[in-house]
Amino acid sequence: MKNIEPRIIGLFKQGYCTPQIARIAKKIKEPATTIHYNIKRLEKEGAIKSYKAVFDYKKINEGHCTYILVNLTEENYGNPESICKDIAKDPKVESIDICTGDYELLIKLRTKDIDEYYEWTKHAIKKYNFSKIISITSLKQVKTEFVEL
Amino acid sequence: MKNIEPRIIGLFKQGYCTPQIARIAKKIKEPATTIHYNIKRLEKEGAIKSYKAVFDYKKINEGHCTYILVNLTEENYGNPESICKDIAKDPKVESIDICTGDYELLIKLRTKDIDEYYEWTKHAIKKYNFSKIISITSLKQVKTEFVEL
DNA sequence: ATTAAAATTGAATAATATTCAACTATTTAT
DNA sequence: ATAAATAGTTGAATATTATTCAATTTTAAT
Repeated sequence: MKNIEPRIIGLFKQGYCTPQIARIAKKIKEPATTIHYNIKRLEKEGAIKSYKAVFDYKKINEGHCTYILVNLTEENYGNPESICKDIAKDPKVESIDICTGDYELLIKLRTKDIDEYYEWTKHAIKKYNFSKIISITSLKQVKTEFVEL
Repeated sequence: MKNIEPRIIGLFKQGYCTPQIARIAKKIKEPATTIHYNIKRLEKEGAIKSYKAVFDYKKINEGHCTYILVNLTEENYGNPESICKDIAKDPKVESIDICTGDYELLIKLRTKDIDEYYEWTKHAIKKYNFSKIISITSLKQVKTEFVEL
């Protein structure tokens, strides 16, 4: 057994997929070449960032999902972007936004379980010197990434 | 001009993409047939829900992104799932979770601009009889759907 | 109306996924 | 421990599908 699954999953999270032109052509009843032309234009414009897979995260051992609201400390408050880019590199982070309201950042985190979540927060508070965090844990995901579950 | 773009974008939001087996094979240096076998198994297990595109949402006129925390009223409080499934059908809703904490739902909404957002909230409060909502607007998206922007 | 640029399309080709059958490794039952 | 059954890997052949290309049509600008 080569244990290829985790490597495939890793690649699929961000990309390594491609449009199904023939299927789209059939669906909207237009020639495949027209679809192809339009898609390539969207790609060149930068409107399409990536083609990727959406998972049933429970089944790939990332069943615990938490939204984390973050208060930064002074040293990052005026320039949240560089810290965000670093946090974004973490493969457990699905999304990160700089936001309005009482908290500066909103992070969507996917972990195996609550223990892994707890370890992540401890590590992140220390590394990024967050002054406060609020966690909102998902009890049930009804839709993610525009895909109904 | 056939205005094919919006139809393609609609299809891509939820699917109509497929794995690039040859590219994965090259990347992880395993035979394409092995990759194929493993992917098909993941699909059969239901671990993979869909293959889809990720957009630069500003470029497809969905540049306004808001996280909405919702308090339900009594009639839905004990059974939030059915109302969630209905909200999930809305193509502007990227994600919806039933959550812990002071608010029962967390909705991630993508609209063209703040006006469309405001219309959506008015409509939703009325239709679903939300007792209260809190909006957290994204000022800058650094990562979405596991894709760095 | 004339020109230039952008978009559409069918036919030909290139690239890729998929099937199949043989083989290997792993697990289960006796 | 051994046999049998199941699950996983793989190369070669085939079937699909994306891509290229050149011709045509549509749209936009002057």
